Amino acid sequence: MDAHLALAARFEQWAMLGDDPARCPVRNLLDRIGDRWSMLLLAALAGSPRRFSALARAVPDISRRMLTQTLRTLETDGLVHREVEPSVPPRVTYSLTPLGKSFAGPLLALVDWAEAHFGEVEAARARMALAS
Amino acid sequence: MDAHLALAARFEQWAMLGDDPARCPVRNLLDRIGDRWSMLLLAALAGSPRRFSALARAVPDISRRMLTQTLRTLETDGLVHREVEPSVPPRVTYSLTPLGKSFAGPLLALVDWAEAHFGEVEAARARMALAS
DNA sequence: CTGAATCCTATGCGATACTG
DNA sequence: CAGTATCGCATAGGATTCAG
Repeated sequence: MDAHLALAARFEQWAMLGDDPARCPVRNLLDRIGDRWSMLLLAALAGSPRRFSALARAVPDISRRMLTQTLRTLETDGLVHREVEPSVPPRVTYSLTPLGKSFAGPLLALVDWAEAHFGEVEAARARMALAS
Repeated sequence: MDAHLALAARFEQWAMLGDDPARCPVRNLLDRIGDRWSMLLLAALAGSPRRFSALARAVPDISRRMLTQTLRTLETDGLVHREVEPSVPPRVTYSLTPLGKSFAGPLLALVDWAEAHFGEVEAARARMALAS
């Protein structure tokens, strides 16, 4: 079955659950990782654990505020593990939990699509810009 | 190769492009469909074309304003086709373009993950709520 | 029926300064 | 080093009204 038909079937199912994000896994997921930084940080942690400052370097344009906040959310959702080494100065290491690693598959699919079809998207934008 | 290792390799590559959304396909994609409604509408259109009001019914909690705006963005990005039937009253039908259908694969992967692991996420939240 | 226009609120997010 | 606290802006997005 084509993916878009399978997707349609899923949509019908969860539409019957109503629009409550607490009940709909998909809405719930989008509310969480549909922000500016979550997926980027999950990708940054995919290879190996990283310390706080290493993450800040890996994603240069995130503020420390949002870095902390996003990591906290990912931690409460069980995607990221936070390890504090009680020393002076403190060292805090973030890593993907098994659950976090399991998300790499879907995320990779998204990344692949973006890279493969970016050109088509840009072409479409150019066409629309001309037509207007 | 495990997905999370492949993902790490990708991350390294696009990190070298810098943080400009205009150059990074992934950032660009997230800026577009990383909102509250885009993926939902793409899923709603996956099965068959739908009229404006049918989409509004399929996603009950979207305002007409955001429905219009989101569809316009998807149209300029080449994911959705907008067909106007010049009658009174007008009938406008939205459908997925081939590019839009090609996105169903990654989107389905995301949906599958959300449904498969929602329980684990809820469990993690419950644990964190207790620990605090 | 399918929008466009306007107004308003909530909040995502950055900037900056401070702390153990 | 790894945060926390506070401020302020820009924007997402809802409610409502008007129009073709």
